[in-house]
Amino acid sequence: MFALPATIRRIQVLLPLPLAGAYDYAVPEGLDVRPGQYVRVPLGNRYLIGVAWEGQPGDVPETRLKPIEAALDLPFLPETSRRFIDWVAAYTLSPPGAVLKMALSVPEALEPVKAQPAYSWREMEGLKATPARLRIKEVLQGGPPRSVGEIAKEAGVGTGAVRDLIKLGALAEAPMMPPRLFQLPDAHRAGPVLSADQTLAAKQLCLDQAYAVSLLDGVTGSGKTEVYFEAIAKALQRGRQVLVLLPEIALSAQWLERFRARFGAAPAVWHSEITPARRRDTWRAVAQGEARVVVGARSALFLPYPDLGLIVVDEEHDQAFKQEEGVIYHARDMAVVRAHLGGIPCLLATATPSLETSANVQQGRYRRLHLPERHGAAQLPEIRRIDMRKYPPRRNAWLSEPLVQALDACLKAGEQSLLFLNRRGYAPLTLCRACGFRFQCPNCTAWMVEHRAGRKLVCHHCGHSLPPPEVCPSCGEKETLVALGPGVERLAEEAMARFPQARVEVMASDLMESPRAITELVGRMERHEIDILIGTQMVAKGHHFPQLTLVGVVDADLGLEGGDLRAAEKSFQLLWQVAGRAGRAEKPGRVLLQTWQPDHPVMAALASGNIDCFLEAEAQERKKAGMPPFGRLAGIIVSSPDSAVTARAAHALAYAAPRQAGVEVLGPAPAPLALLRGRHRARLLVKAAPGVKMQTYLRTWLAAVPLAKQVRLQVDIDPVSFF
DNA sequence: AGCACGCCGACT
DNA sequence: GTCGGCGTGCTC
Repeated sequence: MFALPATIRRIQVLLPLPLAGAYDYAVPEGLDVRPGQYVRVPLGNRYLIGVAWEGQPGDVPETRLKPIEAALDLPFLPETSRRFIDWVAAYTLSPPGAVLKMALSVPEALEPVKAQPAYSWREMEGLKATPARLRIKEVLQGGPPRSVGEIAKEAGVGTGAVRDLIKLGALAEAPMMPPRLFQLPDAHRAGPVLSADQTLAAKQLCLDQAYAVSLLDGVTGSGKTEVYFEAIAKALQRGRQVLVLLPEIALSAQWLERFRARFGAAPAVWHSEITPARRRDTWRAVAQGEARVVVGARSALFLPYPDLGLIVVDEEHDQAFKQEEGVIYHARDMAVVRAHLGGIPCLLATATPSLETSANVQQGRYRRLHLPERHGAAQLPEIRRIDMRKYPPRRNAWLSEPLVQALDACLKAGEQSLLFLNRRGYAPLTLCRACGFRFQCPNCTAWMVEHRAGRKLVCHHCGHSLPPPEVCPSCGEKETLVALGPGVERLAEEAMARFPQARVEVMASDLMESPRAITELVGRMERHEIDILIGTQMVAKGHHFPQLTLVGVVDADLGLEGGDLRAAEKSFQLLWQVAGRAGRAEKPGRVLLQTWQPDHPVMAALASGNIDCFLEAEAQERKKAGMPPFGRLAGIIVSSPDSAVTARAAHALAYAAPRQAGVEVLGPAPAPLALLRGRHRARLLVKAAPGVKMQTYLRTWLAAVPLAKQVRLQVDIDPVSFF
């Protein structure tokens, strides 16, 4: 007689795969599986680690139900994390498993820790004392038990010598103290002396314990970081974890150094470039609550914090917080959601608030803490427009006379200057004078950008590259190819020709091979080993150069091209940020904007130095047009390898769009990059009035349209970039 | 995401 | 005659 269980217990398991939902699994007898627990389950012919999830199991027939193989001995994925994953999935219209995958981004972290045996020295008679053995003895007697690898490394001997000693019995296995990989920041260490404004802001922030969103804004140099460090100290004193989100590029050595100086220990760092082993350790340390402060790029939001008590989003306005691939989300907005779900405060810091955040302040949802002045002696730089219609540069030159004179004066005064041009490479377009041929990327709707330093033409969208051509591939003529327009490399050429005695260097992401190269360049700049720094937007973020007194913006109009909804906002933010590089210490700074449209609202606002005025004007424009943040947008990118298939699918979608009050479906239009990585793209834009349930609308619509197999849809809720 | 299944081109 | 290309579909 077999005693069959009356009913098979089943539970939902979410797998880190882009499946439509969680799968049902049978819970074997004697196993108690609860939501949040990591489980190993069979899927097809392999095993995967997933997470037991809440929710009613479905009606998959018992015959197809497979049993959970094992429950893992790990801290549970916290409930807040689970709710957050579900929330993000529903909001972004992504499969929940795809969101879970971001939280379990280091599968190795889930494997049991391979405990390496540690050894201590045991005195024994008759042991031949070789030099290697004596060193090993010395090392072990001067410290705690260690693993074979560590002993060998520290003693400077091979592992063979160590293993011999184990075999001989001169090394005894001993309990190893797990090394503490993440030091505890000192929450009680006294911070710097704060100004009255800073003190007031810090005090208010420190009072927050429940959900509350604060905008901490103030010009560059007003000391926002010191203020939020106080809030971090407070959260740490309460024994809770803290997450600081920074745009990847701002995760600089300078920021980390400031943190270390304030708290006496380094925070746990999380971004795309840390090594796999470090990632694994960090993930575990976060899950175990051992890592108290995590500083990271947007993906750090999905780490499994058991007791997160504060989230800081620095450079809140930065577009780098928008994830544009896979699960498309805005880390700043999701940080607010995470804070809400966790019942904890969230702090948004910036010198140039986004329109979204500023609207939330206006509507009373966020609190504004304003730091009105530069801290210490620093003064705000004077920003002036150079009307390029009056001072056109010479042929194949991009520096106007007033800017050249200012650079000259700056050099003579022994001060540093920065030339800002947001365009990498040497020239953005190569053209044949004889036949008009233009080098275009075969995969994208974009020109091939010449990089003279790297000796190639590169597509900035897909990375496709060519060696620099000798002859025109179209007409075969020699020496007819000309470089059109400037990139930073070409600008450097011009600056060096104009100021042969000046030390000129270029800072652009493609020229900086490693974070160390950046640190070194920043160091040279700080030590005044550079007179003129030429840079792309990379220089705009977070660096502090006390000797820098002149900023020249070579093409202030660059960001206004393209008719992007956020062009004005983005331009303003970037240029304001760049302007903030000037005169950060005792010496006052000057900023010169080369512009062909000095009357443009962005240029006027910059020259007046009034952010609120700009935000107000831009808000009015957006309100009138029903655009975010006063209306909602969703982008739908339709793509397939065939342009006709794409067009057909896009039209079919547009045609099938349900009519609903307050919803407008625009398009299809060819996506600005109509061809990207070999796929033809078209886009639809859904514009909805506030209060419309955007996700519900999209789900019903998209589910009802049958599409060809090669067609892919990508939904971008709250699109930021239109490229 | 894997992985198998399936139907069309160049090889031992 | 097979090996293998990647398009398509499924995994509780």
